[in-house]
Amino acid sequence: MFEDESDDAFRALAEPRRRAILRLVATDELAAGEIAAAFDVTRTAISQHLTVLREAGLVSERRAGTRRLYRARPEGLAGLREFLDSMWSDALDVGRRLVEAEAAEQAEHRTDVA
Amino acid sequence: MFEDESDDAFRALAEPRRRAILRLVATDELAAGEIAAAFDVTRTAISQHLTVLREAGLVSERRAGTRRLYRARPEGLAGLREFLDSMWSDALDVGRRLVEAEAAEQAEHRTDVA
DNA sequence: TTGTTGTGTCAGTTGACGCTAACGTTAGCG
DNA sequence: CGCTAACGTTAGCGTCAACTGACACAACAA
Repeated sequence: MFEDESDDAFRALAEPRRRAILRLVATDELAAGEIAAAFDVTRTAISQHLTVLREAGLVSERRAGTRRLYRARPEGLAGLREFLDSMWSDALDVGRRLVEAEAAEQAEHRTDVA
Repeated sequence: MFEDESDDAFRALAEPRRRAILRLVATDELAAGEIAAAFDVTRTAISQHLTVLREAGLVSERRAGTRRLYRARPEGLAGLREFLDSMWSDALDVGRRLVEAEAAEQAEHRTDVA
């Protein structure tokens, strides 16, 4: 369901530096050079990271003269949120089911299962 | 804030097969062999994936005789959810702010900014 | 046009990761 | 004890990914 379309996003977020870049452009639209200045690696590395983020749909690119401005694209995180929320609720449901089963087994005469 | 503690989880989820394993044990507690039987790779590979997932706090391991039963651990996804929700709301706030600014610039005499 | 600024792109290297095959380990049965 | 079943662990291999340095390109000013 949300596997093929968010596969690139998962791989993109696996890199800590890309997550840092993403947080950097979450609130402000920054140029590639401004982003690169915030890290201790080459501008080349940042440019490649930005390409990965863009192809994963996590950032948008806008050209203004010779500069390229980047901004976080929240829609790109939709698939991730679906996966996490699905996992979260499923696992929690199982937890509740187990608690209920345990309570029912240890005391079939009571009804404090909430 | 939630960087060092969820770094392993991000890397673990970057692998599609590990996400498949996680979904497999989200609702049912399965043994390593049962999990391995669901894929076309060696049990060794699955065992290594399970080690990665366990060290990332995404699954719990319970021994029963010679078997080892695994189950998804929803708490392991907490850091991820925090990151995603933070990114999501921040980026959306900026989006609303931009819409408001644009509306205010194009029509300073109206008040339909919601 | 020439020069400068802001960025992307292309080799090439290094380190990490996923996989397999062989071996080691623990639990249970006879 | 010997034997088997169910796993984990190690060594080695192939591949991918992140990084650097050199080069190419577009936009703008003089």
